[in-house]
Amino acid sequence: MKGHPIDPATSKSVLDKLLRLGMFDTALEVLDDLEEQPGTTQLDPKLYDSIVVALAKKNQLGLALSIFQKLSDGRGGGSLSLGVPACDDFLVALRKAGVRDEFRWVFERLREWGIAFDERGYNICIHGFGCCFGDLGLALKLFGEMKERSIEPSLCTYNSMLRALFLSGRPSDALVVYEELKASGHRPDGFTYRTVIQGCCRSHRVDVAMMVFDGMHHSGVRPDVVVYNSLIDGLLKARRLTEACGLFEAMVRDDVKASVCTYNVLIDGLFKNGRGVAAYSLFRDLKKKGPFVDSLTYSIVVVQLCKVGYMEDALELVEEMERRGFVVNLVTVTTVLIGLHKSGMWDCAERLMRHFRNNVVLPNVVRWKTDMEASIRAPQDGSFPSRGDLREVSRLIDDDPSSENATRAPPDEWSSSPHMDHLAGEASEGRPQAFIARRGRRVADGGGRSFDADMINTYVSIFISKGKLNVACKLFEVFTGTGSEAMGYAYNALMSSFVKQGSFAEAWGVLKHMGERLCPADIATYSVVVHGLGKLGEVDLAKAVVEQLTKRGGYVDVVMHNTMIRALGKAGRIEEAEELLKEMLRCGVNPDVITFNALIEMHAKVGRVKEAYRFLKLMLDVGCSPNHGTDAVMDSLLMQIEKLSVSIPLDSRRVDDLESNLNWTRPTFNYQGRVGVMLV
DNA sequence: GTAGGGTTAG
Repeated sequence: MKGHPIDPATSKSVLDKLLRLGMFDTALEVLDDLEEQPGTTQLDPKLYDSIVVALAKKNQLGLALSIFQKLSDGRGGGSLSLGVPACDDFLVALRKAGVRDEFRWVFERLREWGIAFDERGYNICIHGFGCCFGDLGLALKLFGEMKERSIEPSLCTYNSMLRALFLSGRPSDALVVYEELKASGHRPDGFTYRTVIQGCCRSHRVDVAMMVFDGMHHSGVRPDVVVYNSLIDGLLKARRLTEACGLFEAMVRDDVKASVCTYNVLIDGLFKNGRGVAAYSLFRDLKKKGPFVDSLTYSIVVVQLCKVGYMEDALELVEEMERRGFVVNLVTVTTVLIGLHKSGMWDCAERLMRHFRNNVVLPNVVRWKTDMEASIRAPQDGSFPSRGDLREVSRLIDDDPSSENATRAPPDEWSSSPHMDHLAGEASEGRPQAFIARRGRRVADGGGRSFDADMINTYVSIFISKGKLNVACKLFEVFTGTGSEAMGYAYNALMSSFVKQGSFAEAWGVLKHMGERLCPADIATYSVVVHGLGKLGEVDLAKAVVEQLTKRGGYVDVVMHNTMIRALGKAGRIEEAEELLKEMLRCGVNPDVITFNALIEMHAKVGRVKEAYRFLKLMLDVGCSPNHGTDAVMDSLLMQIEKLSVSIPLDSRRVDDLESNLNWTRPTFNYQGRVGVMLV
């Protein structure tokens, strides 16, 4: 290449072609030659645009970044060549590649250089920071800046902001913005509806989601399969099986084709609503039909089998998975390993591991195991877990960064959403979020950079399940040092182990650590904190945490309600527990067998046999199957009945009153298929 | 496919 100067006039076309051919290195050599050619003081700025964009679009982000770096080093602010549209495309490519640090770095350089974004540019950044990289503060700030610069936000801007609010666990704010948006004359489109419906379902506002869904019908925007899936899943998670099945039927009537995901949602939901037989037979039929199952379907069923201790069947299914070429991922492996350990079948772990011979998992498992054992043997520095105390919980309660209760902005007739403007007005970037509405980040499939974090999660879980908490802690310490991300799950696993052991201080240490170092606490973490407080008898504090969570727009799920109800019962505060039950029903959260057991038990314990009996009757009337816990609770109830020699049944008016508020339903999902033999 | 999309398992 050297010594053969290329005419700068044709350079662009030559470079274009080289890039299109995928000859990136050659293209960059040509660029070097061009730059070194005597007489060339400055190449056409557009040349750099096309190179950076072409490289970015071909996923050569490293090369694109290096050119960008060169521009920033060599030419500096004033003579920067990159044009605004190219910047936008470059940012989009970085966002799609999911490289947060690089995205932010480029964004910051562009700002330093005084590049002024247009509406498209703002939208890209708002979406990137708000929806993909978890910086709601910056997204809000950019939104405010648009207004300052008289750039009118479009529906697209609002859609991104809505999503960002939902993802940051601020559904109440999002819903205010949504209402204002509608009133301002914007017509919500498919993006808007999906964002709001998903956000509502995820924050367990299923009723709101259904209302929005109705609105969608009226406005003539056709719901797609994703909207249906989200709604069906939301209903099933709220234990509203009948409505979920009804919606599935409506979907079929509307000619929206069910996807594999729809079936996965249904299978999982049927299992979780006590319809194991229907779920299993649906699974078997789908398998026979062909392309209606994927590895996640298998995983869902395997997880359920493990939960009820059908380890032999779970193992067989994993083997079938392997045979059929479905990837057995770490979620499945971890669940099975933990299940085996719980059932005292730890020896079978070897059998499981044999099946990963051709899988990406095994070599990595082995490698990491060796590395980890070495790390654990090495002397440790730093201390973990740090001890916390209850004052810090109080601090958590006092520190309310959310503006859920903030006063509304005065009406502004020019604005589509005064509330949005208000939020933007008090934005501060990089502020840690209270919690996120999603679970801790889920492990990705094997391979790539994220793999180490996955392995930590797996191993921490396994060690915990083997009761080797100290090893799990060491592991945790070692790997926080390496700066791995995506460890929310490991955190929660560690937390709940501590709490189960009664080591609340340690759990609190983990939570603190988590807030400082990695991802924000999620709902599960709060759940663990509440559990811990309840166990310590700190009922009022636990109550305060739950209230705080509600205020921040967090959803108090059935588990947390149960925890609170049990804690109140244990403290003998029965009236408050019943009050909470009513509150639960008001929020559309259905009590489950755990709730009922707790209610029966607390009454039986203090000799309130009639009340205990009522709850037992209600539970059965409503179609909630008793479990071994109920059995134990009934023993103590019977003892009390004999001791007090009271006669039952009794007047059950109060119970009827409650029953009308329950969403429990008899089975209606009459799936016509062969009935499986398991999980009756 | 002009900027906005993502449901399901521990």
